[in-house]
Amino acid sequence: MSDTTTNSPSRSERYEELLDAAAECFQSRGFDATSIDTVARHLGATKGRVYHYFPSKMDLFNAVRDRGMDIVFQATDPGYQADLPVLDRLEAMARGHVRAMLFHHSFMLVLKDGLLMRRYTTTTEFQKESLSQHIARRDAYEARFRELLAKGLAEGSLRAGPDPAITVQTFMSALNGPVAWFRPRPGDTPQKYEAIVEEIVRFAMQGLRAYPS
Amino acid sequence: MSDTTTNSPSRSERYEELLDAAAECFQSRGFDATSIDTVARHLGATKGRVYHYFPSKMDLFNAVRDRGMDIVFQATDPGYQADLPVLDRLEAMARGHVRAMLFHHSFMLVLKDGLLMRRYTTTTEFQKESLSQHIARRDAYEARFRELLAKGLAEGSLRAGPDPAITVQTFMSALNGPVAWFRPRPGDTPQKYEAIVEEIVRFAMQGLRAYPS
DNA sequence: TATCCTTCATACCCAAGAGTATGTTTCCCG
DNA sequence: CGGGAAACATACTCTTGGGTATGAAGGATA
Repeated sequence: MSDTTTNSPSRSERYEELLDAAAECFQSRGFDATSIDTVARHLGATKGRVYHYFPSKMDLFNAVRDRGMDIVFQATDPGYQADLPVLDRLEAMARGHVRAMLFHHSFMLVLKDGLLMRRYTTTTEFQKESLSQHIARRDAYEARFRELLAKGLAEGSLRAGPDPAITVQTFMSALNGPVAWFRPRPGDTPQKYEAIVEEIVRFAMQGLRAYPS
Repeated sequence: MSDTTTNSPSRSERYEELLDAAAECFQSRGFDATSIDTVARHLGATKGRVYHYFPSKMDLFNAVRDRGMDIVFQATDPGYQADLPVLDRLEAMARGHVRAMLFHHSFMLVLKDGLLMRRYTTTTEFQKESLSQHIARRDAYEARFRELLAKGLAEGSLRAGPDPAITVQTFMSALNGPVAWFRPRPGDTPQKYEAIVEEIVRFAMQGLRAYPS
């Protein structure tokens, strides 16, 4: 107890601090406009601290992006694994996905940026590997939604156009909406968040459901 | 007829060439990663040409962004002005919006980038003015959708959650979907485009429609 | 034909920022 | 308590790219 703080933070805590700060900066200013000094200043530190944990700016960004992917996977996995009717599983996944969009907004914005393929100057071999792995994970994630939609189509409980891939994309676009228009505000209540979640999920599920025309 | 071309291009034609090239570059690499030299090289020219038409990179970007806004307004205006039931007007607007997303994909991507508020280093007074005007136009654009939704709610033909603003946002997110996942391909046919349009519009309208639960 | 003016190309300047090299402090371990 | 490694801070290098200053070529006009 040499410091004013209770105890010195562990390495992994420091790592998390850095990830959070980086997510915040990348989210608000974008990749290029965010300098390493910006991230460091966000922590009251300097470049040395950042480069002590990450070999390059690109690797830092990739770490944030990968963390974002972890989050959506974990948020939707219970729904996907659930032993329920297809339609309920899909709705649970949708709900988890939208919740992640709201509660981990910074990481989700970075995740979206990472998927929108600009800035593909993968210099290192490690980065190239990291990228292709990320693409694979994104495909696997979308495949879960496609799988459930296909099951629902087979059952007759769901409906899609001639090309179900487009339907899934549109479905997920609706779920991803908050990334574009939502900003967390100081006075936000959990109730407000849940109201947003429910409305988006309702909209998206209704777009998918089979109705007598 | 001194050249191989029929005649020397007019000033406005040159301007359009520049806008198109800039839209293409900004779309594929993003704002920061696109250098003025990149845009120039895209035209087989050098910086001199670009700076002859635009005072700065930011102004060039803004011009592309504003053009994008022009496009969506023109694409949806007939539907908005039409003398039809609210639901049909909204569907016509949606159809025009999605068509714009596909047929002017580059400009639409830049438009979305411009709305996602990064890079707000508006140095010039002119740029600050340009930005606030653009925000106003975006608000006016979204207001048209909100207006028709409100009319539909009053009629009972449409349905929304407790906060209709969220419903509109989700509706438009679905329409904007192609910005994220669509890439024009060499072999694309108009039929393919129309199929995408119809499916997205169907999905989005169904999410909005009032159904007996 | 002399002279602008337009329309660019070339050459240059300069700041910002990604890395790097090297201190410096603190903590741990023997 | 001494030595080393972790965890940074400081001070530098060097490239990239926005912007500018200037030149050059072609057309229009008098």
